[in-house]
Amino acid sequence: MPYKIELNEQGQILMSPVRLYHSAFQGEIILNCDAFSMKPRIKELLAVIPAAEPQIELCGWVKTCRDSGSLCFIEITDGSCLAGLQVIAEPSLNNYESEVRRLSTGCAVKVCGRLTASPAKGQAVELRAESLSVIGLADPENYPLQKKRHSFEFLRSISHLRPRTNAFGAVARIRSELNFAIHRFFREQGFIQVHTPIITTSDCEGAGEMFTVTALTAEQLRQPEPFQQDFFGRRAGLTVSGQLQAEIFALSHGRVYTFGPTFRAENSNTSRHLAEFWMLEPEMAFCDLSDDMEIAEALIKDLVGTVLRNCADELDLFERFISKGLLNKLETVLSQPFARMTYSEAVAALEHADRKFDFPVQWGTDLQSEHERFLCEELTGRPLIVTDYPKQIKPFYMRLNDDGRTVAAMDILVPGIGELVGGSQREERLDLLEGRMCAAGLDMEEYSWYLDLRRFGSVPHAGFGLGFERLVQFVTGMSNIRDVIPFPRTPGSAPC
RNA sequence: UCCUCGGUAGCUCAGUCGGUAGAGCAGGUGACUGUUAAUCACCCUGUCGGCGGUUCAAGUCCGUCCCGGGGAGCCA
Repeated sequence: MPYKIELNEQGQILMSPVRLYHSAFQGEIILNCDAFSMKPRIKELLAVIPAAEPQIELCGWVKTCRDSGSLCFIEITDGSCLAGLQVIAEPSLNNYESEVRRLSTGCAVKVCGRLTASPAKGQAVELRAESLSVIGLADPENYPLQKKRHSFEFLRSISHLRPRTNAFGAVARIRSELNFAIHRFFREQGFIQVHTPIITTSDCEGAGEMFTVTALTAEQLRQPEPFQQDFFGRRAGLTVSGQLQAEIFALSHGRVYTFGPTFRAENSNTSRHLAEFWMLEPEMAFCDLSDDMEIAEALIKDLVGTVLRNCADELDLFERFISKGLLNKLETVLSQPFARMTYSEAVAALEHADRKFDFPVQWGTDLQSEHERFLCEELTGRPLIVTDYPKQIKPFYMRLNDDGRTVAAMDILVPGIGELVGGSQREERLDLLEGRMCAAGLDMEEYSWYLDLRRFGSVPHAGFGLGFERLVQFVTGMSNIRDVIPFPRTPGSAPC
C-alpha cells in the first residue's frame, strides 16, 4: 500500500517509532511505524494510547489460545518484542467455528481490527478482531513447540524452531543489540572496521587448530604435498583470528577493529566453546597495554549499559527464569571499576587463599578454570583484569616486559564465564620479535610480511580479542554457549 | 580427548529385589460470558537409544557402540 513518507522541515525522513496519520484512501487513523511503509508491529502497538482505538492489521504467530465458550483469546507474537498481543475473537467472525476455534500454537495469522483498552488484567491493550485469516497452519499433533517450557537440550534438537520461543527470541534480540552497539561504539571512537579474510594461509600461533579449506578431491589429497596443487597453491584454512591482518591496518589507519566469524577445529566439548564463533578484535596503533585495558573496559561497560537501557523486558525474563541476580551483576559492572592484578599477584592470592584447589598453583603455569573462577567470582566479585603473564605461556607476538620473563598481556575474567577478553601490547621491536619467533620454531619466511610491519614505521600497538558469544552469555546469564548463537557448530553437530 | 551423570509416551520425568509400562503436561472430544501455562469431564499415546550377552523371564544385570548434560583440557 502506498503509505505516505513524511519528512520534517529539513527534509529528513521521520523515523519516530509510532506516528498517527490520516490515510486519505480509508479515511481512518492508521499507525505507521516507520518511513518504509512497514506495518506497525507489536513493539510499537504496545506503546499506543488506546483511546483512539485505531484500526490495525497484525501479522504473527499464535503463541497460545484459550477458548472460553463465548469467545477466543489468542496471543500473537511477531518477534518484534518479548510481549505478545492478545487478540479477542468473537463468534460473529464468519470463520469462527471453521478456523478460529481450531487455531493452535505456531499457526501464522493475519488479524484486522481495532486496538482497544483491555478490561482484564495482564495487558493494557488488546486487538478486537474484525477479521482473522489463517496464513499458515501448524498441525498441533506434530508441532514440537508447546505452550509450556521446554528444556534447552530439547530445543537445541530443533534449532530451526527454537527462535520462536521466549528465551531464544530474547537472546536473538540482545545479540543483535550488542552487535549494533559494538559498531556504534567503535565508530564513535574513530575506529574503522576492517574485513579480515575468512580464508587464510597464516596460522595465528597458539590460537588453535585450523579447518583446512581445499578444492582437492579425496583422491588428490592422498598424493604427496597435495596443497601445492590446491586452489591457492599452498595450504589454506578458515581463520582462527583476524589479529595479524588487523595489525596491518592498525599500522595504516591507527584504530581499527575486525568482527566476524572465527573457526577452531578443536575437539572442545564445553559450555563455552564453539567450532564457529564470532570474535571482536580491535587493534590500536600508538597504544600500550594500559590504553588497551582502558578501551576494553570502556567497551564492555558501554555494551552492558546499552542492553540495560534498550532490552529491559528481555533482561527481566533472564533475571526471573534463567539467572537470578543477573541485573545486579550487570549493574555492578557499570558502577565499579574492573579489578586489576598482575599474574604474579594472582598467583600469590591463590597461594594464600583459604581453600584447596584440585590443581596446584605455581608461578609459570597457566591459571586453571577453578583459579580464574575463584579470583573473579569469590575474591573480587566483579570483572577482573589479570596482566603480565609469564612469556612461556603466551604467544610470540606479545610484547616482552622489561623484567625479561613476563609479557604485556591482559585477560579479562568475568563471573560465570571465565575469560571474556584476551589481549596484549604487541612486540613492535624487530629484534625481539624475531627472537621470540625463532624460539617458537616459526618459519620467518612465512611471516616476513608481519616482520615488515616492524621494519618500516613500527610503533607501539595493542589490541584484544573478545568472544562475542561469551559476551552474550555474560549479558543474558545463559549457561551454555550453544544457546546464544543461532546455529551452533560443535564437534559432531551442525544440523542446519 | 578425559572424568562423570543420563537416554522410558510429543515434552518433563517416575519405575522398588529381574516378573511383562506409569504420572503431569501437550494433543483429541465436549462443557464454560473475559481468559492469562485458564478451568472441568472423558479419550488417545511406547522399537524403554542401537546391537550383543546372562536368565524360565531384562526398562531393570553384564559387554559394546551411538547420542546428550555437567566438569576438565585447549581457548575467546
